Amino acid sequence: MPIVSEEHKRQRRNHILLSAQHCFAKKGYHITSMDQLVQHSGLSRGAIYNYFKSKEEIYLELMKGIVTREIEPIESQIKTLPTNLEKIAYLFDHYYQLEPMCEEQKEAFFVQLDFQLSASRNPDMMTLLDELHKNMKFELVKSILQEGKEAGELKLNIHIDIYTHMFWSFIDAANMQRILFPELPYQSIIRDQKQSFLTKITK
Amino acid sequence: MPIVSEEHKRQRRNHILLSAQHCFAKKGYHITSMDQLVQHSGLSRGAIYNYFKSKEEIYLELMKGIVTREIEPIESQIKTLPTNLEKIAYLFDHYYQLEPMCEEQKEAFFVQLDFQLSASRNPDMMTLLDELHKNMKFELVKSILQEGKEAGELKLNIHIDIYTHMFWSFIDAANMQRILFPELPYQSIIRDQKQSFLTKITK
Amino acid sequence: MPIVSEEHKRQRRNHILLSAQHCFAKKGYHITSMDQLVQHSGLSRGAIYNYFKSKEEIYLELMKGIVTREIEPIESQIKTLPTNLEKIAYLFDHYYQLEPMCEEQKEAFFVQLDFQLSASRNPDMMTLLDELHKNMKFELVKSILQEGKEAGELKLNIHIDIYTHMFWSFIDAANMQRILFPELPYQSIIRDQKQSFLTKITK
Amino acid sequence: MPIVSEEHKRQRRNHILLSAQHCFAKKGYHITSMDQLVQHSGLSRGAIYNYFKSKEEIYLELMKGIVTREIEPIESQIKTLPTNLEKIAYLFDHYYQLEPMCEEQKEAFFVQLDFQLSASRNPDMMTLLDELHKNMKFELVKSILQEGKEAGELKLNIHIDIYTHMFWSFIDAANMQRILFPELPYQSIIRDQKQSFLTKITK
DNA sequence: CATGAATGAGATTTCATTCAT
DNA sequence: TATGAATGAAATCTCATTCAT
Repeated sequence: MPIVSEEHKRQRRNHILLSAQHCFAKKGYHITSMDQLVQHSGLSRGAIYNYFKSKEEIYLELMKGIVTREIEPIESQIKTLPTNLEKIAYLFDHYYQLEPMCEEQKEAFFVQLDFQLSASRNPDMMTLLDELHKNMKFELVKSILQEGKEAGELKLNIHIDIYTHMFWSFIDAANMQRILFPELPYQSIIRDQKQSFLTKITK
Repeated sequence: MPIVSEEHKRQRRNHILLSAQHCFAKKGYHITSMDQLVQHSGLSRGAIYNYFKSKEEIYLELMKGIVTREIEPIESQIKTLPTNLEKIAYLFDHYYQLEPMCEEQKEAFFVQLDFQLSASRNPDMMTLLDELHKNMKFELVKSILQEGKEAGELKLNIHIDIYTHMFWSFIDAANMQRILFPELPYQSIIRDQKQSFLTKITK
Repeated sequence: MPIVSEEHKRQRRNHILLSAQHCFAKKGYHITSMDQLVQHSGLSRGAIYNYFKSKEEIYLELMKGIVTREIEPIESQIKTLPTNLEKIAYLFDHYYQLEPMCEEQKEAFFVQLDFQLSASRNPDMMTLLDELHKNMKFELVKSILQEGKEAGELKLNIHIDIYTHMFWSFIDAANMQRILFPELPYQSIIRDQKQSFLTKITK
Repeated sequence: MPIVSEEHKRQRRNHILLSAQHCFAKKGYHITSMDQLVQHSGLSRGAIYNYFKSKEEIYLELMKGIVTREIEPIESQIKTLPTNLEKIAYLFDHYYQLEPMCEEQKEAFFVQLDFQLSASRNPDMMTLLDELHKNMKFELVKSILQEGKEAGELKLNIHIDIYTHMFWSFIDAANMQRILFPELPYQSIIRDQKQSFLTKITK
């Protein structure tokens, strides 16, 4: 029974988090009420509180999951690539070729954006955001640039931290624009960005 | 009497909007309660409702004001510049040299970011945001690029709409990063962006 | 306007506290819901929260008021009595002659009893209870015994703290019994207690 | 099998009741949640509901047990004493020499106090309380006084009901004070009470 | 116009109890 | 019997807005 139960619990948690992702993306964290979440998830009020102790906890867990699910497949893809330059190129392609974004990805980006703003006013959230970014997103790019430098593929005088932030700055901005003004053709802008970034860091 | 009264009304409205800018920037629109606004403005609940019919109206009016106050001084500066290339360069410098941003500007950016997200879920807000951006921000850059093309300063094959969005995409991304990660040194990134943008559009 | 308003506010607070006294006495603090209080007071939910910031605050304020209203008239009566022995006798008579207790007094005793039990599990309440008892009830009797000793009316070897507690112990027990078993004839028991107490302390 | 099962059931019930005594004493009946009871007992929610049909039933059964366990050993001790005066004296000593009270006794008193207050607002509980007191506590003392009178040990003109209540009134008051103000030295007060009570009833 | 007390819908959370397994 | 996930009524509290003064 514990095995069935544990698996069941994991599924329920995920179901709730997915519902939350949908609701928070559609309406925003603050506007989404627990009752809306209850309604959308098809569970009862109490059931949700059996899995998460507050609305905020759902938000935090959701964020963790989103970043993890965003980064993990990238990480495993990147391991298969021979050079660090190709890895960086893959990263651009991965994000830029998300066009057309599927609904689930749009939702995930929305929630991230929403969370970033909320976090800037809430220390608890900021702590989590820092951790997630530092440990997952930033670390990913940073280590590629580092290894690229060490392997002699990249210029030695580039400042790794700055270029790491630069990379994510491009990605975030592009995603934000895509979400806010979905009708615009970003493909051409994006190709430029990739070229210019790669040129700058390559020997 | 009507003249004094009108002036008084204008001042009161501005005072409320400034309070709102401060509160919304610090805590976000949804988290800021009318009571906090009342407290910060020093007015009474009723007084505020005499000038604005709802919290949302304050938000909308605030946004209009912020964008107007952001763009108008730029527009008048730009009129004094002889070439369209210089105008674009000035725009980059204007935004990028805001370092260090004064509190009021930070607040204004925060409110804009917050508003953009809210707007993406609220048709009324989206309508206003579109108007403001289309009529003010986008139009500003678009007309410079247009005139630059016509004057033979800029390449003829650039797609104006795309480059206009590209410009604002840079600015927004930079501002977002500055707000969310204020400790990072963006000056060097930004200089690059300006150079690369100007290079691309110049003949 | 402030004067009218202040008086009005005082009246509303008192009205809420009286409602609370009634409800808490009838059902107990934990069982009485805010909505019952709202219903009984005839006000709205929000109105009550304009005057008190939580249900617990109402409880604490109510207790303060009850003890104050219980002790103040006694204190002013006692000032008019010439000897300390008469003062103590008056105290017994005051409590014992409350028969038949009026509804308001019964309610007040109930709330006190209820509060004492709640307080024994809640540090905040215990602090208040201690203060109220130490500063009002205990101090009242203690100072009479003290002065009686100094004036030579009472035995010199009685332990004041113990006799003070003994006094209140009688009163509390009698009130509890009267509330819980109202049909019993306590007058005769009580007369005994008074006599025996007075005999013990008198020279 | 049924015999083992019956014994097992009895043990489970007792285990639950003991847990309840502990929890109700520590936090009070209303504040203690079923989950706390579940946690403390180490059983499951369902298990508890197999033995008791509601939280209130646990409370009622607990009270019955407490009073029974309090009175039964006294009754058997009293049977061994030759005179009714000694029996009454024993009763005083039994309660007053509970100093220092063991944790289990403190808990039991707390629950009784808590129950008395709850009962005063709940007819079901009041019925039980009346039964328990009338049939066990009051009857115990009453019959001693009755027999003492008949045996010629005690004064003939004492009113048995009143003195019975007087006795329990002392005990309850002392216990209440001991629970609420545990640091106070009641031994001396108590010795007085015993003496004065015995004197009054003895020929 | 200004005030701020009042409103009450609605938000989050708790918890006694049930019931499928 | 035993389990504990699920239920949903109900509790506390908030807050945008109104309106009598």
